[in-house]
Amino acid sequence: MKIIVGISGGVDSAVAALLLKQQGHEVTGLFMKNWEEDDSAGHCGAEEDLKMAQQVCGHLGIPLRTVNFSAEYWDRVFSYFLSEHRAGRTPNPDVLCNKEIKFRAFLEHAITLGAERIATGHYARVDSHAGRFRLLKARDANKDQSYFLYLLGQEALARTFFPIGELAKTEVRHIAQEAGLPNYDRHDSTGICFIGERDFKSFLARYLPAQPGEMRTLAGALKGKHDGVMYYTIGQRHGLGIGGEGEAWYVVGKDVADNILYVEQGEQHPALFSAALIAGQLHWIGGEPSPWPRKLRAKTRYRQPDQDCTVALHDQSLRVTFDRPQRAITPGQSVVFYDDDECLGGGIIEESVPATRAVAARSARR
RNA sequence: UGGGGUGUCGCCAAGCGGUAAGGCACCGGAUUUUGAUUCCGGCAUUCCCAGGUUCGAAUCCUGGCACCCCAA
Repeated sequence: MKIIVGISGGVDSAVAALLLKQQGHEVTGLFMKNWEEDDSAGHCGAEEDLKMAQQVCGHLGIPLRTVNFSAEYWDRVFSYFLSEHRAGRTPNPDVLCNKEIKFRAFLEHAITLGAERIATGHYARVDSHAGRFRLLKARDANKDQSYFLYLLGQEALARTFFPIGELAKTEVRHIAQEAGLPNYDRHDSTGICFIGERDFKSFLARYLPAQPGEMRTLAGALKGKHDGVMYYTIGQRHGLGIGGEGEAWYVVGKDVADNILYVEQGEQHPALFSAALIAGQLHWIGGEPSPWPRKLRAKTRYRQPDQDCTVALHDQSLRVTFDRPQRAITPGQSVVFYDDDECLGGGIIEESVPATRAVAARSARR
């Protein structure tokens, strides 16, 4: 079968390509450059990645092509990323990147190149069940990346392989080392996909200028100044600069209209916890579950253990009520639902429902 | 210039003659394909200043300086 593998320069995609080749497929590597460096940060990350991708493909004896989706990335991912931050929410650019770039632009491009399937180095699995494709968690629970893939649809899953989804990370590295892959020891990449690890605040500040304002407690006490509510996210501790007595301070809320950042003291402060959330922009991988309401398990952030919850549908949005209050539920982030190992889909968090009356009262005033 | 109190890291704060705890903040690292969280490490040769006593002082004495409170 003719398969095009997204080669990033990391071990995971390299091993994915290796495995497919060993299975006898006709494998071609495709390197994407989706972000034009616009600063003098010094770490020409994309260039190093490309070099490594070339070395990997050379070692595997497969051709490597490159493609540039910078325009698509900017239009379909980054502009949304900025507008969400501007609105005071905390978007997850990578779930959109997967939907719009890796499993749309990339997939379409691969098909025009003659591929029957694409493959990536994601830690996730796909299977076919009752006439539908299901997205499953990776076998390595610690590396599972299905959270980032919840916006994929049947069309994408039907044409995708995740060759390392059955493997543990340690096995992947071992296979890479045995095969003599030059990047077997390369550190895992982090940060926004294609953009990389950045000093987040200064990176955002290049696109969204500072808007200084006040930091206050929910009771109204002035605690200091902030540089702009869009630079902070719910549950954040660092960067507030609040010294003095007692425990650390955390962001518990934002008032975009009045440009106030709400802070409270203590990792377990009640204002940090939510009993429920409202989510919109729903997407179901294998069709909408029914009937509602139903018990499910959910993650409100990557790598969080699944949380038991009851989900009800109202019009176009979901109300997700958790068995146990959840910390730092953040508008703009994704809530992703699971039935055991199956990733069902999810949505974008629109608001959190406070776990305490005091906080609820303040919210109601807004 | 009556009386009382306080001056220890950017902030809070232990110490009360034996050779500067801790927390917050900050910085660095680990974890992490978002943003966070979390974890680990670093962070005052010096205690408002100047003298003095002592083997030895942030801790005692003297004199300054600064701030706070109560009276006027």
